Parts: sequence; C-alpha cells; structure tokens
Amino acid sequence: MAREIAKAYEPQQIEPRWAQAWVREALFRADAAAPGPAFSIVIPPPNVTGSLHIGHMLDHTEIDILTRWHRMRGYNTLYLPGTDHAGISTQRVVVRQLAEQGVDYRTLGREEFEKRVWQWKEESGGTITAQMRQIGESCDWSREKFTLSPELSRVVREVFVRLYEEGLIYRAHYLINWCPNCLTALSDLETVHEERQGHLWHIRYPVVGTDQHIVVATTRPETMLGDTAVAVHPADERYQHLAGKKILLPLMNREIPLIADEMVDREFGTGAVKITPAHDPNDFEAGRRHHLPEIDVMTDNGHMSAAAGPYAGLDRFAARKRVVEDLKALGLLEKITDHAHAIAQCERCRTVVEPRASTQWFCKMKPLAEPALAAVESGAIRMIPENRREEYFNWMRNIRDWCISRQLWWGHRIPAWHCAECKGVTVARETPAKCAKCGAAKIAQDPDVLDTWFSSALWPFSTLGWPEKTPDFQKYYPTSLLITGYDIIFFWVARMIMMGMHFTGQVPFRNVYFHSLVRTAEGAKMSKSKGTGLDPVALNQQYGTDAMRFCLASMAAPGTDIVLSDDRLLGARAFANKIWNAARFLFMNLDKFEQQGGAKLEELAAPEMRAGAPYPAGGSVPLADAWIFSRLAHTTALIDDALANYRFHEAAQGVYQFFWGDFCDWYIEWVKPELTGADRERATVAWKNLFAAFEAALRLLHPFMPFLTEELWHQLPQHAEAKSIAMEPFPAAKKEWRNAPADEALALIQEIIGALRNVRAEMKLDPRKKIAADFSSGAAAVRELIERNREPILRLAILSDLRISAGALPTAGGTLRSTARFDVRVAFAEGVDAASEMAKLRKEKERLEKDIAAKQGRLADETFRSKAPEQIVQGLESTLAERRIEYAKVTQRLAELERGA
RNA sequence: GGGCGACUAGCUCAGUUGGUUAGAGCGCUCCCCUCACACGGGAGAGGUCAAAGGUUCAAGUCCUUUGUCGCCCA
Repeated sequence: MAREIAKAYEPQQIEPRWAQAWVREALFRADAAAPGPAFSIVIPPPNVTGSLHIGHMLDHTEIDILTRWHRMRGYNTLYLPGTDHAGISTQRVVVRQLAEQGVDYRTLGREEFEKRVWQWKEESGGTITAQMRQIGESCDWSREKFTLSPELSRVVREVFVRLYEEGLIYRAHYLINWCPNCLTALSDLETVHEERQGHLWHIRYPVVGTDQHIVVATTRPETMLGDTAVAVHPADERYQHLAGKKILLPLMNREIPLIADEMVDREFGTGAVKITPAHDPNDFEAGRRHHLPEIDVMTDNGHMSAAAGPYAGLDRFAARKRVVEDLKALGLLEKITDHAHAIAQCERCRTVVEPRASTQWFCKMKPLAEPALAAVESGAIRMIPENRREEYFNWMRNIRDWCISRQLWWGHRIPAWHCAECKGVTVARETPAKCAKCGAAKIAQDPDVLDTWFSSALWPFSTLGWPEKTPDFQKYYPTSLLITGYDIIFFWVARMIMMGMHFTGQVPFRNVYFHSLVRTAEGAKMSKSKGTGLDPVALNQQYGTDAMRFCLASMAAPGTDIVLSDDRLLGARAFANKIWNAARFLFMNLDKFEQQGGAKLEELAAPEMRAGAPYPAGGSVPLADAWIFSRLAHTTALIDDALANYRFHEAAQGVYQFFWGDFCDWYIEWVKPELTGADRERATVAWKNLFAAFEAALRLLHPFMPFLTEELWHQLPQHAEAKSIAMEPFPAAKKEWRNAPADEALALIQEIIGALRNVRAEMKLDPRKKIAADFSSGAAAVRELIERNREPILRLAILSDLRISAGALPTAGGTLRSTARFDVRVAFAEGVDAASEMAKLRKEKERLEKDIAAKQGRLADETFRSKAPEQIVQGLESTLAERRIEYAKVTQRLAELERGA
C-alpha cells in the first residue's frame, strides 16, 4: 500500500492532535498504588495571571524531559501541575480592569472584589495551563492544584496556626518596606535595589541655647520632618562640647535631643546624623535603643501626613523639593553634593519603596532555618549546580524575620481575630464566634492577607494532601526533584525547605536543579516590559514545539545562561525535519520492497520482530547492522548518564549525533541498495534491523521531541493496547549490542572513505564521476575487511574500482593519502595542480615534525618515564610510532613530487 | 563594600577527577537541486584556550595576581 507522507516536517499538522489526545486519554495520570519506584516532581506554580514565557518553556522542557525519561524507565511517575494565586499581580490585573470600566475597586467592597477576582480567575486564569496542554507537557491534570483553592487554603491555615502556637509567628511594630503604589508591606526580597546618582543635602540644625549649628547630611531631606534626634559617635571629639544639648529641628521647630550612639560612622559626612526612627531601618533600631518617639510623616500612598505639619498633603517628592527650598530660604542648607546610592524599589511596580514603621505579622526564621541549613549541608538535599549551595548557606546564616502580612484583598486572609473589648487576638483554624481571651463576641478578622510565597512554601506537601497521610503523600513525598530558576532560590526554594522540614520532618525534595536564564541575542535578561522577551508560543508555532524543546535542551548546560537565536532554532527544526525524512525514506522504499513481493511492514516491523534484533544474514549480523546497534547501546548509555546528571545539552547532542550522524549519514546510506536489492535474505534482514533500530531511536528521542516521535511511532505496527510511545520502555543500553570490533571496523572504513572523498574534492572531480583507486595496507585483517566491504566503499566514495594490495603504492601520476595503517591512491586526472598537493604535504610534514619532536622530548625525560602512569607512557610511545610512519610516508611522497616538478 | 561566576574558532557554547593531535552547532569557502531530506549531501579553512607568574614529569583544567564583563547580597 502506498503511503502519503509530507515532504517536509510540518509540526503544525501534528502537534495539536497529539496534545489533545494525551489530555483526552488522561495518559499521564499517576496511580499511587501502581508498582515501581516513585518519581515525583511538582511544578513551580506559575502566576495564574501569566502566560507562558521563555523561562517557563525552558523550565518545563527540562521537567518534562526528565519526567518522560523516568516514566519510560518504569518509575511510578507524577508531574503535578498547578498555578499560584499571585496576590499582588492578580489584584493589580483586576483592579486595572475594573478601572477601565470606570469602577474603583474600593467602592465595591472586599467581598464583592474577591468575587470579581475569582470570576476573572475562572475566565482568564487558565491561559498558562492551556498553553501547557498545548505544548504537550506530561502532567497529571487530574491533580492540578491552585494555591488559593479551599483545599490548599485549609493547609495554609493549619500551618499558620501551628506556627503561631509555637511562637514562630508574631505580630509586631517594626520597620518594613512599604509600596505607596501597591499600598502594602513587602518583604525584603520583594524589593530590588538600583544604583542611582542622587544628592546628599547638608543641613544645618541649630543647637538650642547657642548660636551654633550641627550639620547633618541626608539623601532624603523630606524625612527630616520625622526626626526625633541627632546622633553622633560617643568618642567623636568634635561634638563633645555639645553633649546633653537639644537641637531645634528646622521647619518643624521641634526640640530633639542630641544622642551618642556607636552606630554612627564618624567618617561619613560630618559625623552627625539625623535620626528618623519611623523611616529608616538603622534609625529605627537606634530609636528603640534610645526610647525615641517614632513619627510617621507619611500616608499610605506616599504623601505627607498631618505629622508633617505644613507639608501635609504634599507628595513625598514634592515635599522633598519644598523642604530643600525652605531650608535654602532660611539659610540652613549648607551644601548639596553628588552621591550615588542604592534605591529600593517595589519589584512589581518599580515605585520607590518607603521604609516605614508599621504593625505587621512576622515569621521567625532562625529556628526554621537551622534544620533547613543542615539538610543541604548533609546532602539530604542536593543542589545542582553545586555552587548555588554557598549562596543558599550565606542567605540562611544571615536570615532575618519574614514580614508575611500584606495589605491586599486577594490572598489567604490571616486567621486572626481582634477583639474590640479586650484587644486580644484569637488565632484559630476555624472561624471563631468569640474572643478566646475574654469571650466577647465583638471580634473582627485581621484584614491582611499572607504573602503569596507563604503558600508557595507549602507547595510540595500541600499539593499531596498533607496533613492527612494520603496515598499520594505517602507515595510521592518527598518529591524526587525540583527544577527551577536560580533567581527564586530565597523566595521559594529556601522557604520550601524550611517549611517542609518543619512540618513533615522530611526534605520536600531530594534534588534541586537550578537552570539558567534565557537571554536575548544581546545577552540581556529577557523582559516583557522592555519588549525583549521571545514569545515561546509564537516560536513553537513557527518552528514546532519539538524543535523549541530540543533547541533549549541542547543549550541547557548547567550553570550557563542560554542565548536563544533564530539560527539555533532553525538548526533544531532541521533536525526534526531530518528525522521526518528518514522515516519518509523508510516508508517510500518499503513500498518498493512490497511491490517486489517482499514482506510487509506489519511483519518486518512488528513489536515481536523488533524485540529480536539485530538479525543475522548468511550466518552473522552484517557489519553495518551490528555497528548501528552498538552505536545505539553507546548512545543510550551516554544519554542515561547525561540525564542522570542534568546535562541536558550532552544528552541532546548525543541523540543528535546518533540520529543524524550515525543513523542517517552512515547506516541508511550503507544499507540503501540492500533494502531493495537482489539478495532477498539480506534485504529482509536489513529491513528488520533498520526498523528495530529506528523504533529504538524514536524512543531514545521521545523525551526531547515527544510529538514527532509519537507521530512516527504510530506509523509502525504496535500492539493493540499500545497507546503511546510515552508509555513504552526507554531503550536499554544493552551490553550484548556493544561490539568493539564493529566500532573499529566502521571507524576505519569511515576514515578510508573520508580520505578518498577528500582526494576527490581536492582534485575538483565531478561529484558523480566514478574513479578507480588503490588501497594498500600491510595488515592482512585490514585488507580482508576492505575486501568484504568493497561494495559500500565503492558506492560511498564513488569509485569504479578499488584495487587492494599489501605493498607500497606507485607514487608517480597520482595523489596519495596516508595514515599509519593504510594508504589510498587516486591517479591524477587531467590538469591537476601538483603545487597545491605539495603545499598540503609540506604543511602536514611540518605539523608532524613538531608533534614528533614534542613527543620525543617528553619520552626522553626520565622523570616523566618514572612518574607518569604506565598507560600514558605506552600510549605516547605507540602514537609516536604511528606519527613516524606517517612522517616517513609524507616525506617520501613530497620528495617524489618535488623531483617530478 | 562582601561574595560568586564567566573569559576557549567569526558567533553561541561544550570540554567529566590535570594525561596521547582542544570539540559541537551556526556562520564562512569550494563542489553538488544524485531517485528521504537544499530544513539536504560532500569536502575544507579557522583556536599561542583573556594576560602574567607559579605548582607538576605533564595545565584549557589546580594556585596567585591583573584586566574585562556579568550576577547576587549589603
């Protein structure tokens, strides 16, 4: 039967079909009761408002490759998908959307707003998971989770209450980062620092009862309105005479004390600093030490508050200008100098963050950090690449308490109720009816929600049913592996380890692989806001998801960032096309074979038939067939080893080399005529072996290119119950397939064909013109090998004849190529340039001379001979011997040519 | 300021614990639209491994210093 196969690989025709089928068949549904060792991996939950970006594509490609690989190797595999409710981002999205409709979210009220966000989530929150289905990720969709679902919210409450009861969560008044645009507190991690050129304003503060001034320098003059002291170093002699004096705070006309504190850096500015406890972290600490009042001079939205007196109502930056102008007018501005300093901005909206004293909920980190530190130190959790460990240790050893409350409406509401009567706090799993302290019914729930990362920290166990000992939890926890970007090592990875250790007593995952970032061709970090991001969905459409996956994998060397380019993607697509066309070749030629009365596909490529390969013809497995199976075994071992160590690029390169280099360039070319040749036994065996090798190669490639391999695999006969190549075993690196003699034989033949092709190219022969050549080798076994494989050599080197001999080849009137083991010779064609041949030989001679001299030198060195391992010395000796033979041949050949010329 | 990383072919990068002639893809040059594939086939050019010093029988690989460029933390 004739088969219709598109001439070129068209992923757009193939991928949607399989993506849908895999979801429809629930192919990747895990079963905790099924046999096999567990391999479980939870997705780093993407932001529910997001769409797939190139970083996800890389992350998910790596996850999916390892997941499919494990599944095919018989592991009981779970890849658990889900999304994150992403507090600030999601709230911002819906707030903006409402604003576009002319609705101020605040007027809706909290309950209605939350309803609207849920509604938005149901309608638009599925973008990224839809895209994940589209690109065929092998997730168990029946286990999809959402961090804010009722199920996971219960876990969050449980954890919060336990931590509170253990004294690890507390509510306190501290200095935090405040975003005046998002109107919420932020953790230290949610700010980004940016070096900016600013100014240092030197301001004169009058000393009460004297006509003196003390000069303080500040980068934020507007905060002076909240100053409650001026501090100098206790040992600073410049200010000794002012001890005990009061300072008159300009503009506010408030008397504040002059204090002595060792925190003051005498070298910086004038050695006197203004103290604003409510607006600076260091000042806050100083304020606590000296019992200074904290005056918050700002409002939530970054304007000056009533406490700022005449400046009330001004935006903080307008206030800065006004303060400076007023000081200047009063003659209190001594000078302005340039000053570069790091400014903290809100990670989300890039608004300059305001350090502010505020009452918030905090999580105590030290007790949680210790076991988490130990888990990585002991190797219970392995981090790859290893150098990330240091980063982790550093951060964990200097960890600070975590501000976990956010002034948002979208998120896990803090399970704490404040009593209007006794001001007591009731923290409870279930909504209480009355105050636990005084029994009053006038209680109200804390308005704040938890930092989104709080629920993310529970993800590996909350998604598996903890605190219940569910079958999933028992089978799949601890998870086997986490793959994520190194940019969230503190945000997420560290916190998961802390929470996992604390609540389950076990590590949340045994291995963490940190992948690189994807950069633009210019090397910049891709950014949507800058428009430099590549859209993976568009690229998948253009090049094919398989090509995209393969491209990313082939570049994903641990620890190196990826620079993606069209060139690389084109290369990956070309690879997919190559495989497609290899299949096309098989089927087209099989049609011919069938027409000749040969066996049919259903027989030649049947699963049982494939299992018995490689088959012998005439008593032994043909050389090329034995070789391709040997290559297959080597390649499989290489891929297994590479993937076990997260060397995706090496695995990808291995399968590329095998499929394109070994299978297409050599094996198919070698057996081509035999497939439809007169020798029916050989033809039948060639087909059987070819299909067996091809099918195994498809399975080898499947984790990297799931769609293409699934499509082609289904073109081959399969058992009735076989649903997908994804459920088939990964090829085993069979030792019995390894065949060192075949490897060596092929390598030698490839070298001979290469030498002959080189001669042809140098002689500028018509590529189709067959020529006669001579072959000579002193080794009988080599001559026999060439004799036995005369046909493919003639064909692949485009020869009309190959004369084999043992003696030296005639040197006149021809071109020679020599190695230590053999010589080949082609008679000169008309008009061949002997000069270029001589130039080539001279260069070769020079190279050999240098090499021989270097080796002789080393071997003559007695220290080398006595200290270097025997194997190295012997290796060097035998190589030197080979070089000398080559040298002799080259020299002789050159001398003859020179004589002739 | 503290810490980490990178520097290898024109470009993007590999190079396992030091060990025999440092690799790949793309690009480039030459030849070929040959009956699977021009998203292809064949051949080829191209590297004093950032610089200097050191350890070693032996250094792209280990150590020190310098330079350039990144990243993280303060």
